[in-house]
Amino acid sequence: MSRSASIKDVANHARVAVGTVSNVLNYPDRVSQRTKDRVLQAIDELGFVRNDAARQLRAGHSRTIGLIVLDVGNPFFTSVVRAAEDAAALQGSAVLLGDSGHDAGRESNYIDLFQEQRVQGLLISPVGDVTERLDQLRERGVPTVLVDRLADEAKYSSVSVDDDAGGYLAARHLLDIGRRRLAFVGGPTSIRQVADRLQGAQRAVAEVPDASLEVLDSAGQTVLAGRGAGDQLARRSAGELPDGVFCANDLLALGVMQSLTMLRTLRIPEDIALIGYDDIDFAVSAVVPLSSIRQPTEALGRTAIELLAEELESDKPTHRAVIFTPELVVRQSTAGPQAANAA
Amino acid sequence: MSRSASIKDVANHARVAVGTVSNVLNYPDRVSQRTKDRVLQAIDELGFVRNDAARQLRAGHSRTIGLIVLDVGNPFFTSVVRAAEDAAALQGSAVLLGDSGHDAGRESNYIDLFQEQRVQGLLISPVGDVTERLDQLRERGVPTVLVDRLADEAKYSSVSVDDDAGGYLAARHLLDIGRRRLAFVGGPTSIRQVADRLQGAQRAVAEVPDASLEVLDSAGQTVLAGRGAGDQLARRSAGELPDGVFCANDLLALGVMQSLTMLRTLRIPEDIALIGYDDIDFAVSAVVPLSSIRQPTEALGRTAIELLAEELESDKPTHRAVIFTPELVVRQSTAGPQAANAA
DNA sequence: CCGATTCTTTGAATCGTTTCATTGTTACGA
DNA sequence: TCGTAACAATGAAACGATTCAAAGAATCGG
Repeated sequence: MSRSASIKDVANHARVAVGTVSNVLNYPDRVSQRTKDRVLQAIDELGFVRNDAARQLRAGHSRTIGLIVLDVGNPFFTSVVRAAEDAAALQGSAVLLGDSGHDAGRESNYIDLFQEQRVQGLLISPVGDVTERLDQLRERGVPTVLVDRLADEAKYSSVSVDDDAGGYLAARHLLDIGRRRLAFVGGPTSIRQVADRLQGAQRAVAEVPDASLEVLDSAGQTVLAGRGAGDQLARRSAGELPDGVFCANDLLALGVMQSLTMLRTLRIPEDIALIGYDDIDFAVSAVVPLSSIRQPTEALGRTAIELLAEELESDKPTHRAVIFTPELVVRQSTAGPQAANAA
Repeated sequence: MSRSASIKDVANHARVAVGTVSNVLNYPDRVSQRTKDRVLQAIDELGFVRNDAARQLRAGHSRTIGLIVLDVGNPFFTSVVRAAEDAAALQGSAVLLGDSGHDAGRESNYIDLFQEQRVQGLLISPVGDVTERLDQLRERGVPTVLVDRLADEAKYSSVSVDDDAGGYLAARHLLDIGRRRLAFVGGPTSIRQVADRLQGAQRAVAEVPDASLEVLDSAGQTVLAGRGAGDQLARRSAGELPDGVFCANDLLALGVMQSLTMLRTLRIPEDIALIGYDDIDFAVSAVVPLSSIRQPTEALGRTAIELLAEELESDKPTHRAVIFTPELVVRQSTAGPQAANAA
């Protein structure tokens, strides 16, 4: 009902000047204990809550950071978001979250909104070509950090994950447990991530003389596409089968697993060792717990905030591109012979 | 670099008064075409962007709505959020999203933040007991709509889904395809959702004379817990087996399915028909596509925004509790005999 | 007890918009 | 040509916090 109390109301109620109330809020040391108590009591009695709009109007900038992701439903981004929020909270900022849903229009709307809100900076996993808008933002003193996308260090800071290294890790692991006839299952190689992971796998295979890598192009990156690839494998004669399969993501791997376990002709990991990518929640609770490559999402989110803080502090345009290396998670689907026996 | 342009800069550049610029922005009809053109050009040349802080300071309230969910990673909430954002955008508001992660502390922080931001209203799926804070907010003219929680209509508006009806739907469906010995698999019945779904199922079973419902209490709501329940079933002799199983959520159902398909002694749906709850993405791509109960998440999000709008418009405290009925999604895991033969 | 020093408190000015009463302009019928 | 109405444009005041120079109070050494 009643309009909320302002700092002036508090000042009147506590019989001090508005400046004193402000000092209690922002520089408690400057105020004597007696007046501080009186002011705090007044704040309590009136239920005063700072008006952030007024504060940031005066300050010229907000205490918020904009974050635009491609899909909040994707566990990868969910985790990045949470880490970013926590890191921002530590330095006293809040995160405004926008979900572009891979739509350039929504993305653009969020950039507009955040600009009107005068965010301190922007973290973005871009959809369309936003370089022009980002340049514009930077000119106006709003730095940007690209997330999950490698950027030209001359222009932006960025945090990303080395997919080539991830592919190498996965293939190397299959080779390490003694597999030699490897297969890669992955969607169109026009997707950068898929291409990089494949490239890394090829690099690992090239290091081992008698190893080979066959590429099974899957239509998409879904469980269904994986099941298709699995069915295709199961139809082959024993001599033509791979003994290690690396899938470009976990959904594909789960599909392959479904297909093989349903048909019952091939065992995982004894006949075919299987590894995915992303380490989604379902990987651990698959029929055969799935080995995978985990991306350091928390580090991504945290580092993105840190890079932004760096840009905000030094007014010199020094950018950094931080590239993280993913991590191998071994589960039963690639258990070596000894582990398989133990289980 | 340069401080961003203000409305005053635009006014100088276009050689008009500040009020005129404001009118161009907010009431274009009040301004003649000639001046409008001049002003718009100036805006363009200076790259002027409205300062939302100043605007809302003057207006006394923001154009944003706070939304606090229990877990953005949960597809249920992800979908609610997206629908709410779209509905809010239609009425010219933006949504500030907070993820409490089932943590009362985080929840409280977000309420503080949103209060400082002077959000128009709040949508919340509460963790702790926040009634006191919400009452406080309401007194200050910030209405609240509870999401996924039935509220006392005397105090709040709310949107929720009828879990009892969902349980009824699921059990009724199993009965409709001729199953009579039903089993319910679900975590501790202290969780309201679980208890309601069970209650609905019992109601359906009571309607059919020769039908029975057995309750298997699972430790949790995970795939693993489901697998445990499945293993337990598979160990029984034929006479003691249910012919229809209803799981309190899809993860449990997928676990049951994994167990049964691995052991190969019982077929789905021929021997045991299986239905879950939530209709998660994985339901459709399970080994046997899983029947499930889908919650109308888009309607939830959209309606929550609409109820909030109602409260904002009429200053009289009229609240409404909208309860949605979930929907049955039939897939192969409960296909009747004819469908099973066809497949 | 005085002057110097440190510690507290004051309150006007400021941020960038919107609002609105007022003034200026144009058009039109008599 | 004048009065009136309709239309355009003006600019000061207000929103609520922070800042900061200046005034006032307290403390201390001599």
